[in-house]
Amino acid sequence: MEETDRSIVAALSADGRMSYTDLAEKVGLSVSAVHQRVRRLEQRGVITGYAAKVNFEEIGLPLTALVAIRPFDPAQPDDAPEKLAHLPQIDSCYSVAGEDFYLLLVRVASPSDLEKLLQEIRTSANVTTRTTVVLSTPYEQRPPSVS
Amino acid sequence: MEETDRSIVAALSADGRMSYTDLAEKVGLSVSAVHQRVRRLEQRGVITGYAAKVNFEEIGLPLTALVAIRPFDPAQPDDAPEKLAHLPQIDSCYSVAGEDFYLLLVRVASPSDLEKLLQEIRTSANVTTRTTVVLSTPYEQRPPSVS
DNA sequence: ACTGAAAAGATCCCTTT
DNA sequence: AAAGGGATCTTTTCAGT
Repeated sequence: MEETDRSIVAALSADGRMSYTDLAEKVGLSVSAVHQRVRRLEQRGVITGYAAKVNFEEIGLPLTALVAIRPFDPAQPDDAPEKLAHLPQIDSCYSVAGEDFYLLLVRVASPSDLEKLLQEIRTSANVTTRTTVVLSTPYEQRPPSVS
Repeated sequence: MEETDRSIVAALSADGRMSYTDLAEKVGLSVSAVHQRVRRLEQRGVITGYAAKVNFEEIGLPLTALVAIRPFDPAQPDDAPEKLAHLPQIDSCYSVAGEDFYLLLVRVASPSDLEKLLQEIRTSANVTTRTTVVLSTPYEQRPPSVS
């Protein structure tokens, strides 16, 4: 990827609602040129969407946890991500190297909701779980270093 | 938090660039009422910002890893997050319960960049590291279930 | 690919209910 | 708290380079 596109991606990663006017000034192009480039970045799948960043404590999801999962029966077909996709408490699903198969980042309202979620995860995907509770989040989802 | 604010947060989590016109229609309020509510959500720190979602492979950061860290000397003051904040490869930092002290989500261009980053993490914060490489990401940063 | 300009649309502030 | 109105700014498209 090229220099101007990189600075566009960097700027929109830091402020996803920045206007094309401001973006144009920032990257040193006309508004219509920047607009065209952003559209291309979206079409090429470099920019896949835009999201508000929220304070999860404030929206009633103060408990974050990392759930490592392993199939109960390693001989079974492994389609845990699809089987778990319907659970809205799951923020992210990573397929990982190492002893575990997947790592899930989950957000819930309370320990008892975490307990229910873990049961749902185990029965939905026929897996065992090992859960690490997040105590605090010094920082999260920082804009990438697109340099 | 109240019903209308919740649907505003849900809508902007799913599409952070949605116009106030569309948002107003979605939540059944006038444009000015929605605008006022969004500003209040921002001021109260419920919405903390907006970000473009990017395809990290496309922007030259195809390697994601989870790095568990522990102080080399547990008697030393523990300020690893601040000591590591300057490293732009670190996307997120979670303080966790369990054997490890912090979990970092990092994104780099290559295995050799991961190696360099791990060295920097160890020397910057005087910690040991245990790294789990992400092989693929079935899904990530899904909008929260604000219901 | 970029620019400039013009029309359409959105934002933002202020007043009223 | 919400709605309406209107000035201002932004988005979007298009002709020209």
